[in-house]
Amino acid sequence: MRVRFAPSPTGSLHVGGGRTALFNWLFAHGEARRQGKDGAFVLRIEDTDQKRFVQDATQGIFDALGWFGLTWDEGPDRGGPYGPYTQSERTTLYREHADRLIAQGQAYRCFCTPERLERVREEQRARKQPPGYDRHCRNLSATEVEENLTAGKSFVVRFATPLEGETRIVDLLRGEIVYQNENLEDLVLLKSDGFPTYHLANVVDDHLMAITHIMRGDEWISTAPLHVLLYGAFGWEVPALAHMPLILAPGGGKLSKRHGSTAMEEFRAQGYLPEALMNYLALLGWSFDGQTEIFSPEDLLEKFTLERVSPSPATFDYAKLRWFNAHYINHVLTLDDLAARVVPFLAAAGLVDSGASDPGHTDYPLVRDAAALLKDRLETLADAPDLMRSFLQDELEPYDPTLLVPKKLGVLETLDALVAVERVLDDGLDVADEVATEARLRGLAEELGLKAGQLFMPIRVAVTGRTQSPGLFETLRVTGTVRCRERIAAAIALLRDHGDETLTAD
RNA sequence: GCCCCCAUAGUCUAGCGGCCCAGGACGUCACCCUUUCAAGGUGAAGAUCGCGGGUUCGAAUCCCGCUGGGGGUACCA
Repeated sequence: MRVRFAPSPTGSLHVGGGRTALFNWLFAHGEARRQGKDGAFVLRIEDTDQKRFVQDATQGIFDALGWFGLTWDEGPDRGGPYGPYTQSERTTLYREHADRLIAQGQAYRCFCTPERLERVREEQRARKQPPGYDRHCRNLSATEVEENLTAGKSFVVRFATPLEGETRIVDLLRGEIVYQNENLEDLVLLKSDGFPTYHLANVVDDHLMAITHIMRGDEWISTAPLHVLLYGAFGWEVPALAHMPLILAPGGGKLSKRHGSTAMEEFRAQGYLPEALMNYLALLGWSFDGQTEIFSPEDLLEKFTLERVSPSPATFDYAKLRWFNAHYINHVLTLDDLAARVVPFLAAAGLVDSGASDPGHTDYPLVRDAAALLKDRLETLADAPDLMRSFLQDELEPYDPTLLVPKKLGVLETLDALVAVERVLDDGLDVADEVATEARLRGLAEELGLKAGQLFMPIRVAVTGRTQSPGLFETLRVTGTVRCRERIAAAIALLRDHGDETLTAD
C-alpha cells in the first residue's frame, strides 16, 4: 500500500497538514506494515502555482516533518523509483496527458480571457444563478480552434465534464457519496502558463506513482468526483479515498494566526515536544479505545487504523496540547533527555553555552539538576529560561524587596531572620546536605519563634528572587552554598536600603 | 444562491439496537498533600446524546425532515 503527502510550498507547514502527514505515515508505516503489506510513505512537492511559490518553503516542510518525527520512503530529497517528486519537474508529463484527453475529446482548449470569465460570473451572480464557467469554448469547431491558435491566443485546457448522469465516490470514512454531474464544472486542467492545476497533476502523479490510498484534507471532498471522472477518462483505477476531518479554530472557522500558533515550526519554537504534538494531533480525529490518552510514536504505529478516524471536524484546543506537553516533560522524558532538549532554549537566552547539552560539558550537571527540580512545572521547553535562570547565573535578576517580607511579619523581624540564616551559613552549614539543612533551618525557626514558612519564604525569595520555587531545600542544594550565602547577604542589604520607606509604611 | 460533508458536556472523544437515566481525557470547582507554586491524589459540577417525526418490544445508535456548524463554488492548493 502506498500513500503520499503532497504539500505545496506556499509557506510553512500548517498543523492541519502536519496531521494529514501523520495519518498517512501511520497508515503506511503502521497499519499497512502490520498487515504484512508493503507500506510506502511518499512525499511529493506540489509547486504548480508560480504566483504563490515561496522560496525556502520546501526546505521548511522537510525540516518540519523531520522534527515531527516522520520519515518518508520516497521524496524530492531522497529520490525513489517514481521520481521526480517535485511537480515543476514533471510538466511535460502533465502536458502529454492533457493532450491525450484533448485527442480523446474529453478535454478542450478554452480561449476565454480572465476578464470574460469574471464578467460571466458577475452576470450569473446578478441573476442569482450559481457562478461557474458557461462552457463557451466547449464546442468550438476545429477551424475556430485553429484560428485562435494561429492568432497566438493563450488558452487553458478544460476537462469536458459529462453533462448528465452521476458520479459516485467512496470515501473510506463516510461511505458512498453521489454527485449529479450537472452540478460539476469543466475544471481547468492546464493553465495558460503551461503548468497543470492541482486536479490534473494530482491525478496523473497519484496514478504514475502507484498510490493506492489517498488520504487528504476534507477540503478536497467536493472536487473528488472530478478526480474520479479524470481517472475514468484516462482509464485508470481510482485509488481508495479517505478525507481527513478538518481542524477548526476555537471560535469556529479555519485555524489562523489570530487564534495562536498554526505552523509546525511555531510549535517547535514555542517549546512543544514533537511527540507531545504528535500525540495530541493523533487524538484530534482518531481514537483507540476512548480511554487511553498517552501514545508514544511507537504506540501509534502499533495501534493506528484508518477505520477509527472520525469524519467529523475537530476544534483545536491549545490547553489540551499544553497538558500533553507538560505531561511528556514531567512523566515521559528521562532527565537526560529533558536536559538536552532544554539547552537550546537556555542557550538562546544566554544562560548556558549551546554545547551544554553534551553530558560532558561543565554546565550539564547544573542544567540537569535544575531540570530535575523544575520538570513538574515546565509546560513548554520555552518556560525553562525563566524558571531555571536563578540556578544558572551568579547574579539574580532585580526583584521587589517587599517580596522578602512574608505575611504577618515586619521588616525588622525579616531582617533578623535573614541575618540569623546568614550566621548559620557562616557557621558552616553545607546546603548540599538537604536533610541537615532542613533540620538546621527548622530549628532556627523555632529559636526565632517563627513558623517554618515564615522563615522559609524570605530565604526562598532571597535565593531565587521569587515567591514560587521548587522545594526550598532542593532549591538551596542546587543553588550551592556560596551563591546562597551571597544572595542572603544581598537580600539583607536590600532590606536595609529600603528599610526607611518600608518601615514607615509598615 | 447552488453542491457536499458533519452533528454525544466549553473542548477532544467512547458508544456501531437492549450491558448507557451515556464511559474516558482536557478545562472548571472543591478537598487532601504541603515551606510557596506546581505536580500528584480524591471528589464534584457539567450532555433532556442539536430539534422534530418515524422504524422497532426496545434508539445516542437505523430512516426522513429541519436547524446549526463547516467545506467547495479560482488559470490556489
